[in-house]
Amino acid sequence: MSLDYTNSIPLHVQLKQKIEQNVYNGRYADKIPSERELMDEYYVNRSTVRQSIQQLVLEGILVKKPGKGTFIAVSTINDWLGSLSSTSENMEKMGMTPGAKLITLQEIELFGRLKKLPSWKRPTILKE
Amino acid sequence: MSLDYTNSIPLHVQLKQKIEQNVYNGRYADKIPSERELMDEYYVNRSTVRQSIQQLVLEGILVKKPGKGTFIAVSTINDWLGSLSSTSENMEKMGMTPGAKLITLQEIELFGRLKKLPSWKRPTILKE
DNA sequence: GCCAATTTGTACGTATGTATT
DNA sequence: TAATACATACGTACAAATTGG
Repeated sequence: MSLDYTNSIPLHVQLKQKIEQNVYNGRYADKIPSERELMDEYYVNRSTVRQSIQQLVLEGILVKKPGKGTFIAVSTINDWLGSLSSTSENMEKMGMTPGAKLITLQEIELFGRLKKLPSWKRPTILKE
Repeated sequence: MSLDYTNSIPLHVQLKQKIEQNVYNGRYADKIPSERELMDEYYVNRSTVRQSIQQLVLEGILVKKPGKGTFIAVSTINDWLGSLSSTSENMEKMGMTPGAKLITLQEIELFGRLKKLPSWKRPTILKE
């Protein structure tokens, strides 16, 4: 969905919130769309896109890598893991057996995304 | 002095350093020049000026006030005071008598600038 | 190693809005 | 009201890093 140009909230703030939502609801896995793609999707200037992203970088949610793209920060992923700690413990105890059905659909998607990460940045409980 | 366009160091970084120097050596007292003035002095675009200032704001050195200008942060002034603590104690003990000649010229200038601040943000040792 | 495509970085310019004096 | 100063948003161009053919 596009941004609200009639809204008094600045476009770069609105876009920042959109991106943040997509990071936390799992629509963005590991890497977020390029600046070019965000421009085309939300009909805003590159300056505006960069302003939105910069805020999220300052908040430690995203990390930029010149020539590669903008990625979800490792610390952000660790935050997700923290919220899953109890479930993780259960999974360790059960060895990922039927009891795992107790975790929510959202959490299943999260684990799916975490497993896509390169092994060196993959959380211990998901290694091997 | 102007910036070095042949240098590989980005202009906004060079300008940031210039401003920072002028804050700490006392050429800027309380308020720094407007974006327009910095553009004219260093021959750079307003975007570049704003980028430099933004960094200093993020580092807590400057504070921006829409419609008024950009100011040296109170915390920055407190840092200055911290470096003068021993001298301050001496001054308290001596009641600002001849012994004060021991402080450096730079410190004298600093005190001069601090006294220009509005009373509500003036450090206690300078109130009276 | 080279080249082209992609992506972020730097720097410029312009216009209009909002806040303060 | 007018002038000043920062905020938002648009646009352009080229540089530098990375990747894949």
